[in-house]
Amino acid sequence: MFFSKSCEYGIRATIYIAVQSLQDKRVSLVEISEKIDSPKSFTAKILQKLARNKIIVSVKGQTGGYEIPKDDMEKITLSQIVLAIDGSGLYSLCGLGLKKCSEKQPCPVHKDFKLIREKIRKTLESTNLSMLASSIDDGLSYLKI
Amino acid sequence: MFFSKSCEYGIRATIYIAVQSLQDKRVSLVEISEKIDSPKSFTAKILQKLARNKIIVSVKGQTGGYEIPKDDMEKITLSQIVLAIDGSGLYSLCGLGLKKCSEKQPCPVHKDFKLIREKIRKTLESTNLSMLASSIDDGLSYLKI
DNA sequence: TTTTATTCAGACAAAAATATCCGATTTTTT
DNA sequence: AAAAAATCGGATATTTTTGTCTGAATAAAA
Repeated sequence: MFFSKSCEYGIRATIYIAVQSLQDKRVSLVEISEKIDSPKSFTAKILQKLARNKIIVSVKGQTGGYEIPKDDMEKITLSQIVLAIDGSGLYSLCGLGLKKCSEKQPCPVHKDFKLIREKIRKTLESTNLSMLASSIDDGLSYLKI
Repeated sequence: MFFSKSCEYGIRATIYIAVQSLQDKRVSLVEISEKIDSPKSFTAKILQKLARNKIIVSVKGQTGGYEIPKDDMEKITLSQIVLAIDGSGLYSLCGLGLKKCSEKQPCPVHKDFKLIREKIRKTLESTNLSMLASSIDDGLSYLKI
């Protein structure tokens, strides 16, 4: 819809890791994919991408897994996660798929979609991991099913 | 992004047909796909779906093609086109892909995305074909490339 | 030092979305 | 009546997205 399946999994995984990291728990791929109900191997690829983008930290070896430093949570925004996985299309592409759509040569829905995209951008940029993780800790929101 | 490729083609095709219908011109599949720069046979499928949904009128035979009665243009909204092709997912599905996301059990981005979806819904429902077609007639917007 | 539990990387597979082809049907024109 | 130009519908093909498998690398535990 707004995000690819990969991105949905990526966001859910990141939030889950954040919640656990707040309690100093490092989590494994198996645990993550069970808790957020996502395909294990596919999720592995996404976590790798998030790690390469410095959004999560991966640790190899027997007690390894994934974690997020608490100090980073304020800085990591939803926007950064989306950009890492889906790229910037949501912010820039024409709603009707026109390559040359622009202010000078706008498509028929250009103005309206610009407003919508701006609203999405503001939302994603102003939502950080702390907010997302604490809303779950507080029982105000959920990640399951 | 917001819409599938099919839907983008469908919207562009509908607008093009509307513009031509305003000048009492019935247009063929070949002309449409050339003018909106879309794959011919694929576009044919989409036009069939739009015709079945009474958004456009298809006429068979040698002088056949597609048209939209002028009187319908005020009533046909962007929303109807999107619903006919992509369904209602844009209005209803959880931003994070959670099946059970709801007011009672919201995902961490539920509130924000509800606002965004409402904005999109309002935009699509308040934009009709007359508006889209006339913006092109007036040279205020474009469909090419 | 060996075993175990983990991530990593690349190849592979399945499903969904996008795109093409072709024969049948329809209707106008010749 | 035949030919021409169009849509329709179903089968097929291609591409992209989603998902799986397997062996190597890593690091802690036994």
